[in-house]
Amino acid sequence: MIGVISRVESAAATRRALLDAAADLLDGGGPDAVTLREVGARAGVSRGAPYRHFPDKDSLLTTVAAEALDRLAEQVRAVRADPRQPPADRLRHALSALMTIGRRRPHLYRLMFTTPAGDPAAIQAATRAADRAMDEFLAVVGDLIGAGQARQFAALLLTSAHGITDLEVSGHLSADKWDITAEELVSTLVSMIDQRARSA
Amino acid sequence: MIGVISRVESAAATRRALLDAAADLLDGGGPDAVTLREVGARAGVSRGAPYRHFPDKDSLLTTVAAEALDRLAEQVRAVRADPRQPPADRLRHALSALMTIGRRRPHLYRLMFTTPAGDPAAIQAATRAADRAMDEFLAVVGDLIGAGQARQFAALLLTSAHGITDLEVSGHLSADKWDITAEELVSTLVSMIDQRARSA
DNA sequence: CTTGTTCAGGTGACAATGTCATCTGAAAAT
DNA sequence: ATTTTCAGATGACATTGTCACCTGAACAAG
Repeated sequence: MIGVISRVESAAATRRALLDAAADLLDGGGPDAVTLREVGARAGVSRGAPYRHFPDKDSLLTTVAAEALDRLAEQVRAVRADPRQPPADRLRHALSALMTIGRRRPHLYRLMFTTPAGDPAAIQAATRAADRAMDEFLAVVGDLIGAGQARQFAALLLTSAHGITDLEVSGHLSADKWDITAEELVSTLVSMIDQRARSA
Repeated sequence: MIGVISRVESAAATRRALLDAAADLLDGGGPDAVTLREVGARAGVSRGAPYRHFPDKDSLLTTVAAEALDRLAEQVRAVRADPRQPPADRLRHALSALMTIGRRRPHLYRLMFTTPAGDPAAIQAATRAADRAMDEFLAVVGDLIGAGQARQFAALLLTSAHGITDLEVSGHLSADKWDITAEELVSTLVSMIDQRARSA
């Protein structure tokens, strides 16, 4: 029956609208710009309504982060499954997905890699999503250099890519000072690892 | 004359007390725990007094970050000037100074590498301090591999060390998942760079 | 020494915001 | 048909950043 929605469907739609509104406000002006009142207004409900779906503001934001980490994990999985690219390029693309989030949605990126706050359920969801994303990265690295030494090199690559992205996001990686782009840094690193793994 | 303080001396002392109080509160519970009222109380003044020294809360926090970046720059300078250590160890120690801040004062570390906010003067002070710290790192790398290629490798090292520290601070670098410590990561990276620079 | 000025600091006030207690109405279960 | 459940609305409150205004003492100019 088109147009007929049950109570749980309506609640789910509201929850979705709340998350989308929170993400929009976050993109617009950072965490301080995410106001529960404004989130409610944009979702078409009142100021107290968000509390029917999230215990508090931290939990709402942590859930936004968890969803973003889930999408990242999915992106990396898709990149890994693409047979048209050689393993080294797949790794570059996977890391590029991370950096693209940082460039396009800096506040969201920051949130994704902050210590999750809020109620235990939200924290656990975010932690699990982060673990899944990292596992996908680990698999991509494993495809390149073998599962044996993958852990160590994956840790190196992930932390490096994150550092590059985070410093660029915060403006501390000005191109005129270092005359090197984030892509060049990652590419250099991937090459170094590829070479070292081969010679080891 | 002991005990006799002028007006400007008193004002300077208050400003210092405000910055110290803000840093303490930051360490205790993050940026949200830094309340201008509590900052004033701990500094022995009232709620509105901070506005005689800082235009707004953001400027106060940005000044705290600027001072921390200044101390970091000084630490790296000291490490570089120590003739007892070989260049590679000096580099390891310099990067270790960064990671130690992250471990001991995670909230301060986060603040140091966030986009500075507040009035232009505070932002400029923080930016200059960050530049100075990075220049010191650059010099340490230059001592190891020569000023020629130092820029590229310094960028690689700094971003990596920051990523390692930041992920560890935020809890996303759990040891049981990666079975590798931050020190091992940095050490591996320094060795790789050292080797690559030598062979280039 | 007197007088006017500067300025750190104090206080009242206000708006924004997170959060809770309470109420309501309709959907779902009985 | 009656009861229960629950998303949502609303009033209220404490906290907090910020501003306007006031005060008193240190300092300078005469």
